[in-house]
Amino acid sequence: MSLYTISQASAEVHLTPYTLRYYEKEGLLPGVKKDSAGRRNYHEDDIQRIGFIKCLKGTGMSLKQIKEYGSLYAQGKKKFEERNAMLESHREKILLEIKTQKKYLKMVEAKIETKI
Amino acid sequence: MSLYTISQASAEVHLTPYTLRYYEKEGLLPGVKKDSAGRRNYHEDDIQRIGFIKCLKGTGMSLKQIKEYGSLYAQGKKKFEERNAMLESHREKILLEIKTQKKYLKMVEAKIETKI
DNA sequence: CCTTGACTTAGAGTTAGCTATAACTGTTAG
DNA sequence: CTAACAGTTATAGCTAACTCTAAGTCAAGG
Repeated sequence: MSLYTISQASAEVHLTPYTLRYYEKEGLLPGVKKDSAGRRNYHEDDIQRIGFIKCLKGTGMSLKQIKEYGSLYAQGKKKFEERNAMLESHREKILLEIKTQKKYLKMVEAKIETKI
Repeated sequence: MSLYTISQASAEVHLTPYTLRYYEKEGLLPGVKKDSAGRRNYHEDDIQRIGFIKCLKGTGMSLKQIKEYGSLYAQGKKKFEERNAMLESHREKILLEIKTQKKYLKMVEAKIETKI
């Protein structure tokens, strides 16, 4: 499928139509096309973009920062360094988060073990 | 140190005094003792409890659920099964979360790799 | 032609989790 | 004695991220 209505896109990316409109309004998804009746037509690359937004959000990046990243992305290679630095530092954050999650996992497992 | 004022406890667990009072008000920390002037005296085991609250919260459990867990805990061994079931299912959630984080990490790294 | 249904917008409302304010109290140093 | 300080309560305010409502538009089926 190359074009998605908002409800199809919604089903595809597991976000409600409300959320999709909200993301667009907040500037996270600029350039979504509309048909002659004003209805959104999500293209394959919009779906991809939403997928990456979910990735960044799911790893704790705020919508504000995601918007910032998107804006750097839209400015092409002249902002490549800045944008990549963002990703690099986000990568560190994810690594730290995984470490923390593993520590917490051990704490929960210890609590289960003790049976007290 | 066996007794902590709110600001000492705050420094110890890295939560603001506001947050500590808020947690208590929300029923996450029942039974914190107070001195003759009405000031909180955090004991070593309060610090431990807060540590575990941070663990649960840091792995995505809501304050409401944490409170529920605490209430089961307070009811002793008659609620052992129920409480342990909560931890077991939370353990699964953490495992899944770590898996998701690793997937997202790869996505971010792939984006860094492509240099586009 | 008319209804149904999926969409549109602007803007209001909701929830979680704090965070701050105001007014006050008790302890301690000078 | 008094001023500063660290605490107290009740309650209001804030932010992020949705989530919903109201009122309207458009295309398709009967």
